[in-house]
Amino acid sequence: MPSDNVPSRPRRSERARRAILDATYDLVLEKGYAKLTIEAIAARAGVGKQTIYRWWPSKGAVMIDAFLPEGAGEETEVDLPDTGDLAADLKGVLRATADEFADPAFSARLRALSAEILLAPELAPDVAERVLGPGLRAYKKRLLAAQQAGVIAQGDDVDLDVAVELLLGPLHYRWLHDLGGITHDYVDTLVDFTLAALRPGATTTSSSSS
Amino acid sequence: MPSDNVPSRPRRSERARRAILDATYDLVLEKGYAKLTIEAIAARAGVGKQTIYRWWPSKGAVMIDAFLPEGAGEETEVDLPDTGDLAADLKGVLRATADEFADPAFSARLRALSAEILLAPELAPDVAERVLGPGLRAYKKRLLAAQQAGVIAQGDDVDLDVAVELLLGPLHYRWLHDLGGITHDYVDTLVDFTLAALRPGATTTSSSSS
Amino acid sequence: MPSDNVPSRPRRSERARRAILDATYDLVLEKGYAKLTIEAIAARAGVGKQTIYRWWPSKGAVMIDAFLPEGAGEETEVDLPDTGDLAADLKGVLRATADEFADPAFSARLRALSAEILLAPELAPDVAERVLGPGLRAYKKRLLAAQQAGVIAQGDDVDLDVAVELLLGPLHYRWLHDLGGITHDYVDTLVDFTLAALRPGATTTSSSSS
Amino acid sequence: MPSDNVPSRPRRSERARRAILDATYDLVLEKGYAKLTIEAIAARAGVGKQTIYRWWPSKGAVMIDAFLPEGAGEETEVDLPDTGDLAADLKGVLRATADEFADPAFSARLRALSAEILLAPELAPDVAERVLGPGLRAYKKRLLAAQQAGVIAQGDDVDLDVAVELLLGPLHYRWLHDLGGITHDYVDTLVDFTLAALRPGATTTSSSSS
DNA sequence: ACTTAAACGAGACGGTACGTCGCGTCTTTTC
DNA sequence: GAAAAGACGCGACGTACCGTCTCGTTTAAGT
Repeated sequence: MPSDNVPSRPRRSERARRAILDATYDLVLEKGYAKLTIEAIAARAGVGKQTIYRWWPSKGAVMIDAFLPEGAGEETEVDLPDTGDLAADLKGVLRATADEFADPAFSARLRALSAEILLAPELAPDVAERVLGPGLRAYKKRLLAAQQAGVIAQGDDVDLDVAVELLLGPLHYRWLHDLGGITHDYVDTLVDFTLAALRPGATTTSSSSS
Repeated sequence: MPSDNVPSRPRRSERARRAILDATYDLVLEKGYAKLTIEAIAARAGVGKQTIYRWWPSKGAVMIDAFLPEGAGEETEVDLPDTGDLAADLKGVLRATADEFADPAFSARLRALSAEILLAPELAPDVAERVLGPGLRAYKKRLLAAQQAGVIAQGDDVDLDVAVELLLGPLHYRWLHDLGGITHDYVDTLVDFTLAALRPGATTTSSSSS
Repeated sequence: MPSDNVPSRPRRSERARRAILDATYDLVLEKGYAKLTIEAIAARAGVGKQTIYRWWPSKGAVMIDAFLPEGAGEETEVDLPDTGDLAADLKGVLRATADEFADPAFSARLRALSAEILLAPELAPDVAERVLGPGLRAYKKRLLAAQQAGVIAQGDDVDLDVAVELLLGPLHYRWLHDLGGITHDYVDTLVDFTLAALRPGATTTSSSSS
Repeated sequence: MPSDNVPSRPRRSERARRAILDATYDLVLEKGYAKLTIEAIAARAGVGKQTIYRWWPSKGAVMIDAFLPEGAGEETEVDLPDTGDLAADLKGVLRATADEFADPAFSARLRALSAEILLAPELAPDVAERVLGPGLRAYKKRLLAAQQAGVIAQGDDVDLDVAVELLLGPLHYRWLHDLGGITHDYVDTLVDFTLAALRPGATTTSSSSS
């Protein structure tokens, strides 16, 4: 009779877990990441500090969980619209993103996550995968469809990962360093530039050196 | 014309100032920004804490000063090479930048500055102007020269600020979120994409809405 | 009248009980009372904390039980030797006691019990009765025999309880406050002083007031 | 000119020191030693915890200082009265002591100090010297005077330290273990017994062994 | 050279938060 | 239904730094 085949279930309190994530979410928006403390989270959540330390290794890890939607399993992938008009589709999504940047709640969250990555780089892969991942994959999927439709160039030299970064990188860079407004015009320009760069036959001639 | 005749000149100790900036610089590289404390700076510099608080409003302000080269007056602008081959010039500079990203000291500094901006957004303009500014202006200047040489498109719809962000934004984005390697191939691709986007007549046809 | 016929027998685990008392005993000797914790007892005993709280009201109560010999019912009273030579008998027992004070295990236990009494005075009667009681009664019984043999004074003014305290009080006082060595000479002196005080006709002349 | 001959004075805040000692004193009386915490002391004193840890190694050390009168330099020795009537003098002082034992404040202090010694035996010498010392020396001095007056026995076998313990040991023992009331009668009995033991020629005949 | 006022090093101060330990209660599962 | 296991809310621990505040002690200007 093989008895102890039970891996000692951790019997975690769902109530406490949700209270902690909610408190964290609210506190980041209210006070900002710089003022976020474990003690404040615990107090707001009506929870002992130890309960936080028991389940998360750091403040940043709590925050990442707090910023993810609840049912974020791996099957829940998002899709960009595909009307056949790539430029319009991208501009539609990026304009919505631009609007989000104007939302204090959104930028507070992004600020917090970015700061956390910089202070604790070991969290970067987790953020990249769980937070950015779905979005990046959605963009890439849409570009792939466009590629197959012949709207943008094909070939080994057309790296769609870079193409996605061409759309989002400037946006984040401008936001982070406050280099200019994140307007609809701005994101339209980004889309226009990016699609021009991806136009079939666009990058064929270019000098280089080692 | 003997103007501001300085009635109460602040007899500031140059020795202390340099010791503080050097200590800050060293500590960021050794321990990282997250472990940087005013007390550690003061101790390392052999300086009283008050001397730091007397001359800088915050830890971030000290850090910005610590990371700027000493003779960084406003007249010292840098220039990109101009061999006539825009792609080669850009790739040369960006490959050097890519190499810098591989340097722990460089990335530690960049990490620290970026974190500081996120935690204290009021410092962003200062960093944008004094740290990034010269670089951004140099890129823009080179693109402007290329524009005048007819290598890249002209016109109101060609925003060179955005063009510069197209080169640097993806680079920082990829670095910050650890999305992939910062290789010479990568920056070459960025230059190729960007120049393709900027090629005369590239962005003329594109749908849009709203 | 068949009284307490135990209708709801508390299915108490003897194994757990002994493990708890043993663990407590061992931990006090190893780490000292100051480091004794319920969690440590439970862990060492391989027992849930609740099992301790179920059967004892406090840490001190566990300790008292842990320090009593197992078959310490009320019928087990001890006796001092009675060779007819009171001084020799007392010195014999007290010298053995003095030797015990030199034993780290003994003094650790005494230290723990005394501390417990001071921190939780409600336990004092229990300790006085169950721990000290048998010893005190044995001394008093021996003195009573000596009194009846005419070796020490009789009368209402000869309080044998005080006489016993005269023997043991100084010993504990000296030990607790580390006022001097607990040697055979010392306890001999105590016995000599005490017997001198108790000698028939000793305390008849003495002034007093109020 | 030898400059640095100054031993870098610690610049300690007298205000904080007094506030800490007063708060400790008050808290012991109000809540008892078992509930005394560094945090409560700091809060009551309006002081940072670090200020306590900076100047005292432990809670017990603070307490000892808190319980000593302020001007407790080594020259401030106390004397027992000396009317020529030793028994009356001793009874007078011990009756006052008995009254103190009835005072909740006094017994709370004594309880706290005793507990501290038991939990941290390394403090025992300090307590013995600074707290008990003056009292013990005063008793011994009075007995010495009586000895020289011929009231009590002289000789090498008359250890006045033990004599003092004969007076105080039983008192503390009875108090600690709650063995009986600390009445005037009780202390009178102690004095009578002790003086009977010390009477010239009292301890000459007594058997012994080993 | 002498005076004098600031800046300086040192570090104590009242605080806040850290991450850990143990409390006594509770909940779940096993025997 | 007691027992093991251990999560829970809570309170205190002792430490690290914060930013402010004295302390003497340089130190450089302006007599």
